[in-house]
Amino acid sequence: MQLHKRDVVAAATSLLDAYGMADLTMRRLARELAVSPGALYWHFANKQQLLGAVADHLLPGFDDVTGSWHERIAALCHRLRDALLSHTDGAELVSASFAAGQSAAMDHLLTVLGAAAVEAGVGSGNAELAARTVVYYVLGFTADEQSRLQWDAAGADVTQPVWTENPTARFTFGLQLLVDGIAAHSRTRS
Amino acid sequence: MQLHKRDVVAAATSLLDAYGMADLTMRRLARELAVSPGALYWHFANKQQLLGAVADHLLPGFDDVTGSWHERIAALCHRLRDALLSHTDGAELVSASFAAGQSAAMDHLLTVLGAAAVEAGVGSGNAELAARTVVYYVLGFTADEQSRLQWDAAGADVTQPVWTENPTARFTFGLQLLVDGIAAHSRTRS
DNA sequence: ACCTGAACACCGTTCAAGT
DNA sequence: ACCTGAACACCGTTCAAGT
Repeated sequence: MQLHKRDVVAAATSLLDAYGMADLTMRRLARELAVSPGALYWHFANKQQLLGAVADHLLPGFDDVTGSWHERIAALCHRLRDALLSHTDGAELVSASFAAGQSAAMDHLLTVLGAAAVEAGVGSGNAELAARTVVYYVLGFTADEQSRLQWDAAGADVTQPVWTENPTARFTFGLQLLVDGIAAHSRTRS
Repeated sequence: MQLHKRDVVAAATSLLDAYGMADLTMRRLARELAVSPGALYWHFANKQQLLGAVADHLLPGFDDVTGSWHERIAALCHRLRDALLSHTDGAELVSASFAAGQSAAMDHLLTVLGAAAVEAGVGSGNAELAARTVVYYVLGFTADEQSRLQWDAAGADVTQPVWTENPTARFTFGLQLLVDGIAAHSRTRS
C-alpha cells in the first residue's frame, strides 16, 4: 500500500504525543510505518520540512475569530497556547518550525495578528513586528510552562515556586501587558 | 597538561564562532582539544551543561546599568542583543540554554529586569513574568534577525522584504511596546 | 583525580538499484 | 513513480581500565 504524506504526518504526531520530540526521528518514524528511512525522503525534502508539516497538522485554524482587535488577539493567543499544550513538546516543535520558517499556519497567524495590530492603530510597517512580539511571547511562555508541566508529570516532586501556579491567569496577565503596549502605540505611524 | 573547564569553554566558543551550533559537538570539541570524548564528561555532566557554560561565557554582566527603570530595561536588552549578535548562532545557543535552565547569567538578568519592573510599579508577583516577557522578546527577535543575517552572509542573494531593514530601530520599537505595556500596568498589585 | 579506548545505541541523508 | 538496501559520515554517553 502506498505511503502518503498524510499517513506520515499522522504517524509522526502519534509518535510525538507518545514519546516526545527526542524520539521523533526519521528512522523511528520509518520503522513505525514499516518502510525504509529513505522512503520518507521521497515525500519530504528533509526533517525540518516534515516537522513543519506536523506543526501545521496540530495547529488550529485562526480565521474564525471575531470581536474587537484586542479580543481577537487574546482569543488567537489562547487558541495557540491550547493547541501547543495538547501535544507533548508541542511548544518546542512549533517554535522550531516557526523559527525555521516551515510553518504555513504560523505565518498565517502572523498575518491575522498583524491585521489586528493595524486595526489597533499601529502603523502598517510596525504591525508585523507587533504580531511577532505577541508570537514570541506565546511560544516562550508556553514552552516554559510545558517543560515544567512535563517535568512534574515525569515524577519530579520538587515543590515548584509560587509563580508556576495559575498558569492561565499568568498567561493572561502577560498578554494584557502586550495588548496595553499595542494600545499605547495606537498613534504610531510608519 | 591538565584540561580545565575554562579551556573547554574557550575552545567551544571559538568552534561556535567559526562553524556555528551544528558543528559544536562533544566529539568535535574533544578532537580540537586533543582529548578523548569521554574526557569532557569528567568536567561537565552532559552537553546541555557545557552549552550553558558557553552561554554564560559569551554573555556580558548586567549589574552596572543605571538610570530610570525604563532606561535600565532598554540598556539591558540592547546589551543582551549585542552579545548574541557577536557570536555565530549566539541567540540560538542562549535561547536553548535559557530554556533548559542552564544559564546563570540569564537567571540573573531575569532578577535585574524583575527589579526594574517592580520599580515601574508592577506587583511583585507579576514582575518576574514581565521580566520573562521581555526576555522572550529579545531572544525571539534576535534569533530571527541573526538567522536572516547569517543566511544573507552565506550568499543567499534573495532580496529581503522591507521589514528586515533597520533592525536596531525595529528592535527598539518592539521594546518600547513592552515598556509601554509595563507602564500601563503600574497600578497592578499582586 | 583525571583521562583513554572502546563500545553501545543510535542519528540524518543519499543514491544505485529494483519494481 | 515510489521504495529498498546499504552505505556514508557522523552523534551523545558510559565505563572498565590505566596512570
